[in-house]
Amino acid sequence: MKEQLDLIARGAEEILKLDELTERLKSAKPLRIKAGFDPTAPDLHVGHSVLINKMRQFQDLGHQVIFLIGDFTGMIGDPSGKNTTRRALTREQVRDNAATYQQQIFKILDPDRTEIRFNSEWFDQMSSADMIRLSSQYTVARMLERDDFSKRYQSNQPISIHEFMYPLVQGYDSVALECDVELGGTDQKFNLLVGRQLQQEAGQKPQVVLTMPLLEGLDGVQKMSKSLDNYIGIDEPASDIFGKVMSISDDLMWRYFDLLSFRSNAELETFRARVDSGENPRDIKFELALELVARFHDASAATAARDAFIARFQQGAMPDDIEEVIVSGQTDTLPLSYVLKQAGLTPSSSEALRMIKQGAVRIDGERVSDTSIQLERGTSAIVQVGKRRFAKVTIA
RNA sequence: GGAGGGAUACCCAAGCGGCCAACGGGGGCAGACUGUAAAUCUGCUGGUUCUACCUUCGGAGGUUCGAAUCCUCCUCCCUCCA
Repeated sequence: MKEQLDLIARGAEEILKLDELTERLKSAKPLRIKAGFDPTAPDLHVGHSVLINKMRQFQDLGHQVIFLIGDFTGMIGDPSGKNTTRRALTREQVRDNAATYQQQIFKILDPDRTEIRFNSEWFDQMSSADMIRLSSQYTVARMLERDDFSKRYQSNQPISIHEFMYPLVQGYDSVALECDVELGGTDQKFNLLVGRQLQQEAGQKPQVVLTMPLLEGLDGVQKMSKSLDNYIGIDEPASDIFGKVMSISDDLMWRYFDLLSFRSNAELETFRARVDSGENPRDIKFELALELVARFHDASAATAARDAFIARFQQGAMPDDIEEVIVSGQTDTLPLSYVLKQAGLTPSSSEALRMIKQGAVRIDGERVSDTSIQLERGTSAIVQVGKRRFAKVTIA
């Protein structure tokens, strides 16, 4: 029991209420664990996986998880989005996204203990009268308890009525599914709590709410997101996942261990002790990178990625999966800047010229800093821009 | 319905007739240092057939030798009043 709780609590921001959870775990009946997902973002990154990992831990303890796709709300869209307007999705898009989800989440979850559900299942059946009845179960005053609502209200920022509906809709999902526990990011806390209230109104036992922190991205500061380009995608090639993990700071590494690794707390303590006693943190970071690559690919891909990494960055070898590009032009010799652009190594030839001036360009390992260099037809060489961009270029 | 304010490069933000491809900051990229670390320092950050030329300052016109800067109309955002 103590062990179960420790595992569940690992990395969690908050558990409301802990004693309710303990009580339910005692019953030895498999619990129904729900987490909701937006139908718009089918390309998962490891930030999303924080929640999914937690689901997996519940599964390992014998519980049933429900992967809920909020397609009903997704199809309405949310015009009030402050930054980017959310587009209403078609049924086909939602279905496609769901398929992508399945393919990705089962790298972590056990399919036998997972239900994938859509909230349109119950909301499509609901009449307008039902919807109004649902809205009668919560008050404006309580809605304004939500931090962002109250801030906007106090500073005279607009709040659309429909924004009040989202927490209700999400909360009702828990009623429809009779959830025992709902997982969500810390930003979801209010919505999760609404679920408790609605379940009570419906005569159900209110769900336990477990919030997980949002994972910081590779920069270590902002939350991981695609739009900030600081993410590790679940579908990325093994070498990319490995490389990105290795590029994070030492501080961030411990955060990632807590939230992304399935290693036990005891093992993590050993790692910390090893670094404290002088071991290079890089080598501990290898362990994290290996585990993640193995999860999203497999164990042999992981060791291969590590070996390639060591060869390339510790021993300075060229990567062996260099793309081959053929560049052709009208004349017998082509300016290097033009070749870099054509080979896709730089976005423009102006950028190429800047790279050459800054000493970022190498041909067959030789640094080139003369912007006027021309390459002759028939030349074939490994061209490198910066530390990571390579291509085998042939001039035709 | 009335009054006023604003729209500048990836983001924030100066500029208010020529010295503006546009100050500054953030972000990004590159170099040095390294553990592909982080932090730090330095440089770069519209495009091209690159000592020159071309396209950019919400959109369309106009004034002028010359406009991001002045005028007209349009679109969108915000604030105040009703």
